[in-house]
Amino acid sequence: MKTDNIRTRFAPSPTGFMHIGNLRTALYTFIIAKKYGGKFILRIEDTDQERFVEGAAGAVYKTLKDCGLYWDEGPDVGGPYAPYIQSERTGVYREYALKLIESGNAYFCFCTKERMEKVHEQQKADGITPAYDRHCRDLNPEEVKKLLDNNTPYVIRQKVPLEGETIFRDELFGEITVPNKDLDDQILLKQDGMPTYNFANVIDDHLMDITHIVRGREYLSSTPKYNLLYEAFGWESPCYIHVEQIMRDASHKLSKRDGDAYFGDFVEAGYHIPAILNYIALLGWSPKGENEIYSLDELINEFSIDGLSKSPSIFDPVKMKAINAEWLRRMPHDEFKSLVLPYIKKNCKRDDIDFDVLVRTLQPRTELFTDIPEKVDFIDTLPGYNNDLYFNKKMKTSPETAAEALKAVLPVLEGISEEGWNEENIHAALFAEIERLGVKNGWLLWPVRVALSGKALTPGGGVELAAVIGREESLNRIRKGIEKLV
RNA sequence: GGCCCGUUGGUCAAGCGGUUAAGACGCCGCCCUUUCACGGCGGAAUCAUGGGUUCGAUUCCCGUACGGGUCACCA
Repeated sequence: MKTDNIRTRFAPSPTGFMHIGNLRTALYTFIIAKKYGGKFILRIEDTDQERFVEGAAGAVYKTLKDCGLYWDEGPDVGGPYAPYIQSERTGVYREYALKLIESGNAYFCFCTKERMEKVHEQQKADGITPAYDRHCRDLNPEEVKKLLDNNTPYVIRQKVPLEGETIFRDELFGEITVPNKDLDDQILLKQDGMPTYNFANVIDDHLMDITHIVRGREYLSSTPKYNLLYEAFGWESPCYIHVEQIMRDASHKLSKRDGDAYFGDFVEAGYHIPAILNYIALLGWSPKGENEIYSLDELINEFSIDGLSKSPSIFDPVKMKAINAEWLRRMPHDEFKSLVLPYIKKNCKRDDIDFDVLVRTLQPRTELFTDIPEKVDFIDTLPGYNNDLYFNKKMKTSPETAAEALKAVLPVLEGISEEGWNEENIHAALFAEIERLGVKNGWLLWPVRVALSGKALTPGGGVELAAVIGREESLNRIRKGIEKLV
């Protein structure tokens, strides 16, 4: 594969939010360009006026930017091949379609949609693959001129050779050969003057000097027709890389209708953006080594086309969550803290607590950012709890032993001053008491946890909890615990 | 249905003629531990199928089954 002066493009049609499968294609496209020091171009394919969705292009820009997939050329940033929005390039397509007619590789077709519907119906009834019946393919020039002069509506169709075969090469799938007789005389220019995707994309890719076409696998079977177009123009065809789809299960692709398949949904669900990219990169591509955690830069480094899979992969939310959790655990404390603080604040209005201890205990226990609010809901106010929480088989504790333990703990904690109230001192004091009493750690600490949080599952144990919520609140809660127990 | 493509544990997957068929997630067990989690150790679990080719096939070829894609004036 040639890797000099690579230019790749991501060419979405703006019909809504960015689907995760689309994003993955964009990611691979970006990576391939960057890996070889090439350019990544964004082009908006909005030739279907009926499907136009207001603001959808903006959503594409935002998602790409949020992910760090910055484009070198595109609608908003411009570039030497502007414009990058197809609806602003319509003149170009018409010009090239006409050239094709001149060279005998395309023709005017005056068939109406109604006629085509009938033809297709009949073909289906006859058990034939529906295709254009080439009714207008060999109209004589005078006839064509007459119809044109009368302003008869028309489309322009590709004149596919009746015989022979078309061979093209895909970097992943290898050489693919298709008999020309199986190829339809597809429409290049629609009646409204707009090009079809099939045409516009070939013209633009060539005009914009795109060298590597990375796109979904669904385009694999139309590629021979594109290649025929390149040949008709005498253009060199690009390097094709068709990437397989992401599935919901073995037989359904992950569709937008499944919900939660949009990039934004994952962000909202508490995923860290680099982890999302990391996971989807791994869905359908496998690195050489055994590491699975990659930043975007590392992906660019590690990426190799031969690691791409030729079969569809099933999206696994469990694995995705695990990748996210791993990202969170590996994150430097301060970064984690700044990302997580807004989630803490949702359920915790106090600002006099020890955030460092809290965040540190939270970090290994968090899979998604959205796990956080529920984990810190005991800080502002002690939730009501049942004394049965003091039962812990492994710690050999019960409400009775807890009363004893808390009574022993109270004076010890009272002995720590406001200034000296920190994790280290609390730990030292409590463990000294444990030693003095000759009890197991848990015998003393489990009741502290319960009394301080009212929960069995908390970020950190008794020592950390005390450090987090502070001296006054800790002592209050211990006293309250004792009261509740006697 | 025609054409094109694919098929390794539950999932993601490595493998590219000879391997005890990696690794990860998940699952199970054990250890560590102030619970949970983290961490550590171990375990169960895979080459769709039938023929070839070959001294030898997960790997190469053909068929079958299954799955996907495509067959629009959508992209």
